[in-house]
Amino acid sequence: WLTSLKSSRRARKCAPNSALGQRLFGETILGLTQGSVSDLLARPKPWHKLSLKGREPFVRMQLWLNDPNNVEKLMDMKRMEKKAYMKRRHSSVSDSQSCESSSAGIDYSQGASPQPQHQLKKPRVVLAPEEKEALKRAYQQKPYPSPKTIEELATQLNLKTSTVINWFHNYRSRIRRELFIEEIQAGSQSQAGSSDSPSARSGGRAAPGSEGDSCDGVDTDGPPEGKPSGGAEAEEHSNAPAKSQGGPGEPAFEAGEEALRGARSSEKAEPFQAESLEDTDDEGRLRAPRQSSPPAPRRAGDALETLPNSATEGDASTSAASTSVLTGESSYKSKESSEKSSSVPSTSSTPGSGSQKANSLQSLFGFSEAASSRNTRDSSLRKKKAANLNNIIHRLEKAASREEAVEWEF
DNA sequence: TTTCAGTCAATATA
DNA sequence: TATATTGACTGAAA
Repeated sequence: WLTSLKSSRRARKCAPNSALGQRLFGETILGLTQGSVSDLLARPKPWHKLSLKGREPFVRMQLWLNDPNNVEKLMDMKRMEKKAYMKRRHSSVSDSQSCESSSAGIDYSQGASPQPQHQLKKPRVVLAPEEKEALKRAYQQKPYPSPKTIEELATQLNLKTSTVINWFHNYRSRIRRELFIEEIQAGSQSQAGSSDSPSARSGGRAAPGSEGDSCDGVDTDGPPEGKPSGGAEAEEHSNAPAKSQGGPGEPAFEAGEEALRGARSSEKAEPFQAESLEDTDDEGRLRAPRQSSPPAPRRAGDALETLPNSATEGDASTSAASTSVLTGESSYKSKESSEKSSSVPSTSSTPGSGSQKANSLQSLFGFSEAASSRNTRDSSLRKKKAANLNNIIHRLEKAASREEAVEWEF
C-alpha cells in the first residue's frame, strides 16, 4: 500500500491516469486543500482525540472508499478538470467555464482562474532559521510564555507579537501531534516486543515541550496559569483507560459513524493506535461492534503524567527565556534535522491488489521519498509512522470492500 | 481572554 | 508538478 513517492512517481509515469493527487482527492472528496490532506495523511491523530469536525475527512474518505467506482469517478473529475483548464487557457472568454467541471460541487476555478486583484494580501512571513531556533529555545524554557515574554521575544527578534503568538500556538499544536504519533508507535512497538521505542529510550519522556528527541531533558513547566492544555493532554492520556469503552487499536475511521451521528462522546470512540496492527481481522469495518476488551494502558498518558515540572512559573523563567533566546547556546537539535526521515516499507497489506485503483491509492497515500532521504537518523520512527498509516489504509480498504451500506450523514 | 483543533494557502522541496 | 511545511486565521471551549 504505502510506497515511496519515488515509486508512486514511477507509477505515474507508467500509468499517468492511475495517479491520485492529494489536491484532487482533497478538493473533491475530502473538501480540504492539498496541504491539509498532506498533513492529515502524514500526521493522523488518534480517533478519540479528533473533534467531530476533525473526523469528517476520515469519514468522507471511508465513504469514498466504499464507492466501488471511486477511482474512476475521480479520474473522470480529473479529466474534466484538465479539459476545463485547457479551455480556459486557450480561450480568453473563460468566465463561467470553471463551473462546468464542478458538477460535484467542487470549485475548480480556484487554481486556474485569476483571483480578483485585491492586492491587499499580506506577504507571508517566513521566519529565518535563527529566528526559529530562538523561538524554539524560548519554547523549551517556557512553552507557555507570558504576554510580557512574547512581547520581549517579538522585540528581540524583530517580529510582530502576533507572529510570536502564532508560532507558539502552532508549535505546541504540532509538537503535540508528533507526540501522539510517537506514543502510538511506541505502543505498537512495545506490544510487538520491540524495545527501541522512543518512550523506552527516553524513559518516560514527552512533555509537550520535549519535542521528540530534540529536547534533552527539557523543563516543561506544563500548561500556563490555570489552563491545562498540555496538562489536559496528559490528563486525558492518563484517564483514557478508564474512559475508553472499547478495545484499543481501532483506527481513526472506526467510529466515524458515531461521530457523524453526533455522538460526541469521544471517550467511546476507539483510539486510533498502532496496537491495532496486530488485530487486523475484523476491526476495520465501518460498523464494527464495539470491542469489549479492556483498553490497554496508555503509555502516552503515563509518560505525559510524569513530566518533570522543574521550571518555575513566573517572571524569572520568563525573562530567562526571553533574554537567552538570542544568545544562549542551544541544546536544541532542530526538529527539521532530527525528524525528517523516512524509510518507508513498501508493504502491501492488501495482497492481490495490483489494480489501477490500488496504484492510485498508493500514490495518494504514499510517503515522500523526499522526506525519507532527508535524514536517516529517525528512519525507524518514520517506519513506525509508515506502519501506522499503512494500517489506516489497510483498514479503510477492508472497510471499503465490505458490502454493508453506509448510512452516515453529514 | 486564552488555548486549541482544524484548516487555508503561500512557499519550499524533491 | 506533487507533496511537505508552516504562518495565519476561524470558531469553539473553558
